[in-house]
Parts: sequence; structure tokens; C-alpha cells
Amino acid sequence: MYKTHTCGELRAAHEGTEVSLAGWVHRRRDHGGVIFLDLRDRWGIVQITAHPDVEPEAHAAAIDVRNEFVLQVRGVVRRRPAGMENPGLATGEIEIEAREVRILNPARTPPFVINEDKPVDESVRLKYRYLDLRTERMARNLVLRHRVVKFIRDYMDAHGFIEVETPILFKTTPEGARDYLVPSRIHPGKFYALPQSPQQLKQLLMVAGIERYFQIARCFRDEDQRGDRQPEFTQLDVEMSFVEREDVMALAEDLFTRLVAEVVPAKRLQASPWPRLTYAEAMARFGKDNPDLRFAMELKDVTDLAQGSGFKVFEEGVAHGGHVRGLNVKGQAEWSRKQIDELLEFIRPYGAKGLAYLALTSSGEVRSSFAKFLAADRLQALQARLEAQPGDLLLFVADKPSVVFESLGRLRVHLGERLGLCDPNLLAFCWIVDFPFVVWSEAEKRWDPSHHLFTSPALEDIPLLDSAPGQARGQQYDMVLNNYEVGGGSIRIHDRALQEKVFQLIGLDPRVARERFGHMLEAFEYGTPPHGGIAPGIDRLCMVLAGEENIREVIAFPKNQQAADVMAGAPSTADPQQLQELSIRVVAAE
RNA sequence: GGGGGCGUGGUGUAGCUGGCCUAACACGCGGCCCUGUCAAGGCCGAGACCGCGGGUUCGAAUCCCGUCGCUCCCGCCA
Repeated sequence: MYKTHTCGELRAAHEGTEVSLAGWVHRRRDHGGVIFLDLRDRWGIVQITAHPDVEPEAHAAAIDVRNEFVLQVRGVVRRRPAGMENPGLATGEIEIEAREVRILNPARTPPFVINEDKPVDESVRLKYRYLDLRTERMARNLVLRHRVVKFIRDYMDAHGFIEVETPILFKTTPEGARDYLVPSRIHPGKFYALPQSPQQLKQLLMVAGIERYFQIARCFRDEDQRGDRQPEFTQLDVEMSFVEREDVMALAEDLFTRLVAEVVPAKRLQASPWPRLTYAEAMARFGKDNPDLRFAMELKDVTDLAQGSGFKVFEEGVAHGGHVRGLNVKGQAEWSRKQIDELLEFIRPYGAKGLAYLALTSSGEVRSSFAKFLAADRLQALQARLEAQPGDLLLFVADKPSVVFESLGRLRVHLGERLGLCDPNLLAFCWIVDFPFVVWSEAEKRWDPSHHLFTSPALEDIPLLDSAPGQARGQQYDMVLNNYEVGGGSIRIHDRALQEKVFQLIGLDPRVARERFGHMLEAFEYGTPPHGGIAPGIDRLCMVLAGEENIREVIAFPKNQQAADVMAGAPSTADPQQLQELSIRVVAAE
């Protein structure tokens, strides 16, 4: 037996116990006589002492030991001498007096330090991911993720859900993101696709009468990476029958409220119940449909005050159906012209052509790019609208609505981070509802579903689908946490006629629709219950709960930004024989 | 597809308005000393020719061009 105990569990109460421990050498301190070894396993760290005159052989063995060697140590638990305790260590009251030190496997010097949390180039970490995962931080993240998933499974089970696995080899649906394709050997020229989500399958499980389904589901999307996006990711996939929007939202809210309390007690919810914003409200107040509610600095509409104000930029902005909106950067009136120009540069990529400012210095002086154009009462009204006080800096963008929202929304987040307004221990969950059912795609010249093509429109808005599709609301809801969309769901269509109508609306040829989704349409004719669901992203959620800023930190073996696994070297070329079996010829490898 | 940032010993950085750099510092690594530390300590030492290629120059880590890699972002993500 290698282990009688783990390295993290021994306490003063174990004094005198003979133990056998096994783990990695976290650190070694050689005092010429006595040698200290910090032995680490997944459960903690314990100090081993090897005295030359207590057990010469054990001491001799400890001389050759280096960091990250794998050892088995037999010894006796001793209370540490008075004053020698280490309060920074859970096992700091005791130490193990070594009787035998056995080197199970030596280790090369690792390419980066494992026993402290120092920045290391990420490609090096990813190449040696198995070493990176030994670090306290990464081990903690993996444990956190396990606890999150465990809590979810227990909760779902307790609420009558069953976990059903759905296929990884499925059918391509080019309507959504790019699919990962898997060639079929048995069907030359044909392909499976990896699921972008188990959407269709979970709906078919509702047809099957499961009523309450969930799955910790792996999803695949072949799109470009971001700090919060991986080509394969995990979502808590949920679907329920005989439910309305409120039922699904209530379940998810209860689940995650309890999860936070149990799994990350050090963090606290900003609000419970979670605030609920309509899409329109989220855009108007925060410029985004995934607003960070941890701080205020809300956008204010000043279009009415800008109109006929005499300031050309404002008037022209309004003239073409545009808005003027502003935000109040509290207490930053002293920012220099240069700093404000930098903010303009920050929002320029989002289409903003200018950034008007009004700084109310604490001395009562006004610095502004436009104040001289405005009448005194307008200026007053403007300040009142933004609840400005001396010391505040007011920033305005005038443009078409999409540009105003995009640039001020981004600017708000940027400023919030820069000014330290985002409390990392605060979890500001909220719901976004009443999304537009479809959005006009200028590129494709057609209506695109704002969620996915199985989402039901609000029933009272169905007539609008013919007259004014852009006005119709969808029965969609997004779960937002701090700065991230961590989940989305909807009530689905369960009626063939309505589903076909939606296909038609988004320009899906009926023949193509039947080819791709015929199984869905047919299923709807066999007694499909009203149903809906939600799919919270496990990776993003864990990222926020772990206090990480990149999704890779909560994934054991993530892909890099090029969607490559630099440790194993995936993707790789395939053997010519494999390709031949699959009837595949590689045309260009550039 | 586009834009920004970065690329110096094993790791993290400094140097980068060209010559004092035959590249510095910290950690790590090796050796020696040290019987109580816990980021142990002291002394000594090895280790990069500055991502790669080309150019400018008497002279380049430092300037220019190209290229590759990593990263952040835009597009994209039903």
C-alpha cells in the first residue's frame, strides 16, 4: 500500500501514528544536517523531516531528491517543536519524521516553477499542460469545476431530471455556426457533424415523453476563438415539457443561486431574485445585451436636448434617425484632453466618429468640447439628465443607435474595469428577456433568428411575423453574469405549421427545410408537448466563479487561439491510407 | 479576412532615442558550506548572441522590410 493517508489530512491528533504517504516533492530545504521535504498530493502538503542521526538511510535518500520527484515516505507523525508550527499550512502543526524515503520516480527539472504562482508564457503552459495542472491554481480550478458539475447533477436529479446522453456523431446544420465534420467510411462522400448543441435531440426527447432532461453536454463550433470561447465547450443542457418561460427561468435561477451559496461561499450575489431586463431596456441603459450590473454609469438618452441645440455634431447625429446618449464618469473631471482622446480611439472601431465631453471641475469651471454652442438652460438640462455633480466627466456620442449603443456600451465596461468598479467577489446575475424574434441581416438580405430557429415567437406576436417581423418578440431568455452571457434558452415551437412558417420567414427553402429538419417536423405531428429549456455554459460560469479571465483556465486540456492542441499536436495530417478509406483527397495544404 | 500587443539564458523581466551588451537582474539549475526550515540562508558557478530571414550602417538585441509564433480584439459565434 502506497498511502495510508493523504498529505493534506494529518493533524496534531495523529501524533505518534505510523503513516505511509506518497506524492510529489513540492520543495526541498537542505540544512546540511536535517532535510525538509514538502510532500504534495491532491489533498495538500505536509512537511517531511529527514534527520541524519534519526534514520541515516532516509536522510541519505533525501539528499538525492529534487523538486517534483515522486516519493513514497514512511514515517511517524510528530508534533512540531514549539514555535516551529506553520500556520500557513493546514498540516502545519505536525511533520512526518521519515523512516524510509523511497524514490518512486525521479523528475527532470520542470520547464517552469510549479510551487509558486508566477506568470508563465501560455504556450509553454499548454505544451506541458500536465505540469501546469499540478499548480495550486489549476488544481483548484479543476476541483471547482468538478464541484459545480457535481452540484448540478445532484440538483437536477433531485428535481426529477434524468441525464440522457445524445450522440456526438450527428447531422450537419449549416444554419448555425460552422460545423466540425467527420467523414464516414461506410458512406463515402458523406459526413457526420459534431453537435453545436444537442438542441434537436433534446427536443425530440421531449417528444419521447422524458419531460425533464438534462445533460452535461459537449458542444462543438468551428468558429474563431476568443478569451471566452473554445471550439469545444460544455453546457448544462436542459429541456422541460409543459413549461412556460417563467418555469424554466425559476428553475435555473434557483439552481445557480443555491450553487453559488454552496460551491463559492466567498462570493456573493449582488441581487436575489435576479434583476430582469428587457432587451430594449438593457440596450438603452447599458448599450449591451450582456450588461455588467456590478456598477452603475448608465447610458442616458439626451436626444431631445441635442435636437436644435446649435451644436452641429449633435444635430446631425439626430438628423438621420440617430440618438445622442451620454454617460457620467463620476469624479473624473480632471482627465486631460489627451486621456479623453484615448477614449475616442477606444470606441472608434465601433463606428463612433467623435466623443463630446463636458467636464465639471470641482472648482466650478467647465471644460467642454461643445458647451460654447449650447444655451445655458440646455447645458443645465443636460447636466441634470446625467445627474452631474462637480467633479464629474460627461461623455456623449451622437450617431445611429447601433453605433451609440455599441460604443458607449463598450466604453462603459472599459471605464468600469479601469476605474476598479467591478468587485471581483460580486456575482451580478440577471435575465434578459423579450429579445426581438428575428434580426435583419444586411449581409444575407434576410431575417435571421436572434436565438435559433426552433425558438417560439411570443404567441401574441405571431400575426407580426407577416406584417412586421422585426417587431415580433421571441420567447427567449438570456442568463447574464457580470460581463458574460452565461446561458440562453427559450420556449420552443412544438407545432409543425408554426415551425414551417418560421423556416419560411428566415428564408429556408421548404425543400431544404424538409431535408434538414424533416425529422423534427414529422416528430411534431406525433403529439409534441409544449416545451422549453436553457443551456448555461459551464466553462464560462466556472471561469467567473474561479475569478479567471480566460476560459482556458478552467478547461483541463484547452485549445489555443488557433484551435490547436500544442501538447499533443492536434490537428495533424492523416495517414494516406486513412484518407483513402474515407474517400478523401486533400486538395491544398497551404 | 482585418487591427493592436508581445517574441532577449529553463521561467519572468530590463536594455531597444544604434557603439560603454564579449547582454543585466530575479527566480530556477549545478557545486560547496550549514542539524529547524517552511519564498531557508551563505559562497561559487553554468546557462541566451537577443523568434527567423534580409537590409541600412564602420557598427544593431536596439533602425527598416519581410516572415513565423503567441496573445487580445473586430468580423464570425443558428
